[in-house]
Amino acid sequence: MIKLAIADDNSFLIHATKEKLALFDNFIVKLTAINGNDLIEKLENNHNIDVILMDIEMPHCNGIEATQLVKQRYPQIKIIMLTVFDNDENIFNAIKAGADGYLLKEVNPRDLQQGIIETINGGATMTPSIAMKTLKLFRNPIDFETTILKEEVNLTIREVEVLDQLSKGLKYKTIAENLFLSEGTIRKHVENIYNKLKVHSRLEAIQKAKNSKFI
Amino acid sequence: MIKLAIADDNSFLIHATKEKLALFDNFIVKLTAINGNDLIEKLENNHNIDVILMDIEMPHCNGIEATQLVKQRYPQIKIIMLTVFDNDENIFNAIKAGADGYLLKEVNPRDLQQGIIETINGGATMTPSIAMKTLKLFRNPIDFETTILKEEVNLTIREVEVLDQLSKGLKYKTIAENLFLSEGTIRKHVENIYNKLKVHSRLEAIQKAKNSKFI
DNA sequence: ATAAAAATACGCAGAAATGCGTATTTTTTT
DNA sequence: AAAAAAATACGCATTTCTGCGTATTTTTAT
Repeated sequence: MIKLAIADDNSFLIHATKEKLALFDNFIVKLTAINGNDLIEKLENNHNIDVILMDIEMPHCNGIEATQLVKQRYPQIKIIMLTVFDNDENIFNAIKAGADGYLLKEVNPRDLQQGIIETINGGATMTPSIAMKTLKLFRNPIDFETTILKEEVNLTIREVEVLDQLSKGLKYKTIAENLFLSEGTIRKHVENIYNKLKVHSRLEAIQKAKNSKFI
Repeated sequence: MIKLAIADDNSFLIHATKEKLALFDNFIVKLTAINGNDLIEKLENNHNIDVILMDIEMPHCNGIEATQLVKQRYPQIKIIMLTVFDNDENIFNAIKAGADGYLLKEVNPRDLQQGIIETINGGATMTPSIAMKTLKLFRNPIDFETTILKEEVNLTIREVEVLDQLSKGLKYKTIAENLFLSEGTIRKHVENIYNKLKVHSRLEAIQKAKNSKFI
């Protein structure tokens, strides 16, 4: 039995999706949410979910943001975007956010069922038009660059230097030796870096820095 | 009537593919080739082809090179890679070369038919496992020029699962909650992972795992 | 020249990770 | 059915990291 969640601000469409799923007896919709925040809240009390069918356009935390949050907190949960929008930006952002699939709402029940099963089994599912757009995005690094949002964070030269070494997995003591500084100084730099990036661990800092092309 | 070409150095597999296609009456195999050069030559005299089913491993101009050449000269012709190899490098190169789809040879007749039709209609077709690899490549652009050394390290499914969550920067307690395990078990898994990968920290493990394409 | 920013440095406390040992249960393989 | 591998779980000791406060020196900008 596959445990599902559906997030969609349109209750009519939730119902339509449920009806499609009802044609098969190995699916159970464990929870529904009307926006990203609602979803996150409900997951806190019940994260025993296999797959989330996620709409994109939702008030109060949209599907892209929600996908990022869910994937960050519960990487084991699969997420299939289920939406009417198939523009490049949405596809790109959904993939970047960690979506495991991208289907259009007009999908027929059989393909939806197959997509969910394939996703559970470690594959990905995409409607052909989405697949094509994905391939095109892949081939066009230009679209890539322009879509990446560069945040306004000002790390100093020294901080970038430290961050770079941090990203190599070196410990403070080693970094200190490398840069001819004391370990305490490295600690302070790291603390300042974390504050600027608003993160709380080495890995988060690296991930954020890589997204912003600092390192 | 959809006009097809098949390029494969294994005549037995050409035959097998033809048989799959024979189940449907809207396909006609207009030409077959045993390697890239052969294909290019034959296309010169007969490029009235809708879709080419392209093998990758072929002597005298492989499927990747052939795809590039064909797409250069005949951009209107759709190309679906049809191969037994699904390693990242092949997928990446095929997409870069301009392939419109990527199916494994074990594909069933119906999916092959659907894939061809969807490709004709401007979509793309991929087996779910390929789709997933594509998404991962998308998220993790690595330098593919450098040879990917796949060491003989056997992580279990559970270990990969834990490693995946580790790579998100989650703490043991959270990972334990996500997987419905105790924190102690996570600790043990992490320890085992570190032993197998011969590393001593989270970051080293992630880096090594990414190079070996575990995550 | 003076104010602001950056870089340097330490101490302390608590959180988290790591390494090692042991042991039971479940699953897979032979 | 037996053996091997994988998954589960805890305890203990040690190391490392993170957050906070404080403070001095050096560099940069006004």
